[in-house]
This record gives sequence, structure tokens and C-alpha cells, in this order.
Amino acid sequence: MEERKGLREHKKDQTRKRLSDIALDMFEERGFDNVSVAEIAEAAEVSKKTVFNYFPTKEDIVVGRGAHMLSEPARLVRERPVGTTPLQVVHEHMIDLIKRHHPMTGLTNHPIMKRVRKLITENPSLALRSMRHREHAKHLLAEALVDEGAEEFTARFLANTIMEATHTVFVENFRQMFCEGVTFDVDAMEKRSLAKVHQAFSWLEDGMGHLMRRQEPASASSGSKVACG
Amino acid sequence: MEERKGLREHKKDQTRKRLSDIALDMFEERGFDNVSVAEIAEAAEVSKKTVFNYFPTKEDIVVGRGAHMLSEPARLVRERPVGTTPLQVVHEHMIDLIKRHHPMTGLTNHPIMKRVRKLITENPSLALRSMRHREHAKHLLAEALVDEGAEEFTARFLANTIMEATHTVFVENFRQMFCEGVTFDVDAMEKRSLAKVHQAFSWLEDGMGHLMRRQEPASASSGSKVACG
DNA sequence: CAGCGAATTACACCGGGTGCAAATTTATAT
DNA sequence: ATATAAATTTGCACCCGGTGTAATTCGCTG
Repeated sequence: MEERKGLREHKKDQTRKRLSDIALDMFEERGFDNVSVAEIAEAAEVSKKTVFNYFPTKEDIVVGRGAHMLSEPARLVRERPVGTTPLQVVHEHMIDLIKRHHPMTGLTNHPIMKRVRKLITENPSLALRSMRHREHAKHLLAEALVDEGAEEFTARFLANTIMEATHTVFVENFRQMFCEGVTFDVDAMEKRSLAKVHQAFSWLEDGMGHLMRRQEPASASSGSKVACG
Repeated sequence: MEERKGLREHKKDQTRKRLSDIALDMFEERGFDNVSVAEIAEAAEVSKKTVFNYFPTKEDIVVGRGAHMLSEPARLVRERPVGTTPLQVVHEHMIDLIKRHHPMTGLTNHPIMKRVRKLITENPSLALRSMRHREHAKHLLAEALVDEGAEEFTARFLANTIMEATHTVFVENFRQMFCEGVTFDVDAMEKRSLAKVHQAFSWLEDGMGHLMRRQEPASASSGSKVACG
């Protein structure tokens, strides 16, 4: 039920990708703000409504790619093995992404990802939309942490710090890749990334790691929450 | 040259406030999304263009109030006395705000601030705009920290954490104030706020305070920055 | 092939925001 | 006081992102 796509859904994926590709080309050539959705629709031989049928906003045509990765930390925290702390599993997740040179880490010379990043860094509304998605991810992670027994303030602090720190590292990787082009030293960057992420998680572990040491995940014994209103 | 406002600027301030007040009333009554800028202009007996002359966006009619406070940390870091660390002066700044029950801390029953917060928390686009301003403040603070000799990653980490942690504390105060109304325990909240902020700064101090201990501020001996591109 | 539901389309519409040039107001110099 | 320059306000037309609706087409299933 997962494998067979059906002609319909297959075509949808195809159209989605086509729209995104065409739009990306146009944005690069003329700038994000100087290309209207109507023009994209015209170029793709599709109605304007259809574009908004695939993407909730114009920005999401660019930013929507790979937004699903942002919800991984929250999921991992919820489904983590017994005996592990949230910080551990998220940390390991990040290490894994970095070591595998996942596109989002900025360690791989993924051409489309480079183009997307370039657009995002250069355009305020794209940057804003990107930030919004990240903020949503923080919210999900904080929720997961609270459900796992963390106190509200601590949860937000952790979620925010984790997401922001890793994001900073990844963006820095992209920045360096732009500069040094295809001949940049991946190994050095990987090491550096691992170090930075380790640093961030160490700060969190040292400062507040003890707050999150639990044995049984998902046992709903949350702290005292004042349900006011 | 600062005291005397001149008839012109005085009237501008007046109009600005009038617009903001009228809009606030309308937003509260009918909801932010259900009031158009044209209607606000009509109610204020002013042209729509004039409204946008005073406020860059519709959201800023609400959020713009007190946005200047957000740039304080960056300024304080830059102008801090010799022998003090950035973390110290920002921490003290926050302590000061809390002890003085500054409106932005959510510890004072400032009616307008309450109304504004309520609107912001209830409306996504207002929340987003608010976040954007906060993000700008982070950027300013990080810049200041870098100029004071901090390494880039550390600077962003500090700036982000400081702004986000304090914001979380303040919003929590507002939340409690909404619940318990005018009879909420200010002293307890003040204590709790101080504790939370202290906690956040302690985490930062313990983890990375040593990275920022310098004697002479503003002596431009910044680290090695690769100017690529 | 018939017919159902999902997707696409055209079209009208709303509201935020801008550019422009004219009109009005305020400050200033004589 | 009056002319002049500078700053605001205004009306207007316009662009663009995004939505609601109703009709139409398309893919699937029996």
C-alpha cells in the first residue's frame, strides 16, 4: 500500500517537481521577488490556482523541499529506546546526518540544495519562511520533550538551542561551500561540524542534562502544570 | 535640539498614537484579520497611504510598540564598562527590567501591553512579525558580540539563547497574568522570573563564560575571519 | 463503458502594499 | 505678511499573493 503509487499520485509528484524546478530556474534568473506566481503557472502551462494547490505559499515552492527532516528530532525523542536521554538520541541523529553528509548539513555538493540555500540567504521573505519552519520544528521538539517529562521552560530552552545550534552549523557549511566551490575540504568541514555540534550538546548536557535522565520514556508522569483559564 | 519637538513632529507622534489606538480597538473587537487597513484609515479619517506612511506593515501597528527595547542588549554590550563581560551586563539589564517591573517583562498590569500580547498570541501573522523583530534583535546582539571579540558560532549561540530565554520567561509572565487577572502574585512572579533568567545565564556562564572574559572592550582584535568570496 | 471522486481550470474577488503626481500643510527667509 | 522651500497627505491606479466557487476534465473502478 506504500510501494505502488498509482498513476494519479505519480503524476502529482511529477507535476510538483516540475513546478518546483521551473520556478527555481526563474527565481535564480530574475530574482524571487521579480517572478510572480502567475508567470510560474504560465511557464509550467498550469493555472495559478494549481500552483497554490501544490504549495501553500510562494515561498514554499523553494523552502518546502526537505522540510520533513525538521520534524525528525521530535519523532526520535518520542520513539527513543529505553535508557536513553532525549539529548543523546538527537545528538546521535545529528552526528549521523553529518557523517552521512546529508544534503541538509551542507557537507555534500548537492546542486539543488546549493541553489535553494543561495536563494534563501539572499531573499528576506524566503529566509523568514525558512525560519518559520524551523520555529515549528522547535515547537514540535519542545512538545515532545514536555511529553517525556521535561519542565516547560527547560523543554523550550533545549529545543530552541538544539535546533538553532545545528542550523547555524549547517548554514556555516553552506557558506563555506559557496566560497570554495567544488574543491572545498569536506573532511575538515565534517570534523568541524561534529566538533561544533558536540560543543553545543556538551553545554546542554553539562548545564541541564541531569534534568532529563529518565528510564521509561512515554510514561505520562509529567510535572505540575498549572492549567489556568 | 532634542527637547523641543517642533509642532510638526509633535503632531506626527500624536497621529501615530491615534492610529495605533484606533486600530487596537478595532482589532480587539473584530479580530486582526477581519479589519482591513482601509477601514482603519477610514475610522481615523486618514488616507490608507498615510497609515502605511506611519507603519511599514499592518502588523507593525500592533507589534511596533516598544520594539526599541529589543536593541538594548546589543547597545549595552557595546558600551559596557571596562572589566565586565557581555553576559554580565545583559544579565544585569534583565534583572533590572524585572525588578523595575518593566512592561515588557509581563510583571506589570500594563493594560495596553496586555491587549497587545493577547492579540499577538492569538494571531499567527502578528506572532510571526513579533518573532521577526526578535530575530533582528538577536542579529544585532550577535554582531555586537562578534565585534567584542567573540567567535561567530559562540556569538550566535549566546545571542540566540539570551533573547529566547528571556522572551520565554516574559511570555510566561503574561500568560499567568491573563489567567489570574489583576490579583496575581507579583512578588512570586518576580522571584520566579529572576530565578529562570539566572538559570539561563548560569548555563551560559558555566558552559562558555570563559570564552568572553576580556578586559578591554571595543579593542578590535577579532579572531581570524575567513573573508571568502 | 458508465459513473464516481479527485484534480484542474477559469474567473471574480479581497486585501496588503507601492509609485506617482497633485494638493495641502508647515517651517523659514525676507 | 508674504513668498518660497520642504515635508506630509491624499487620491488613484496598479501589482501581486492568496481564496472561494462553480464548472469541467481526468483517472480510476466496477
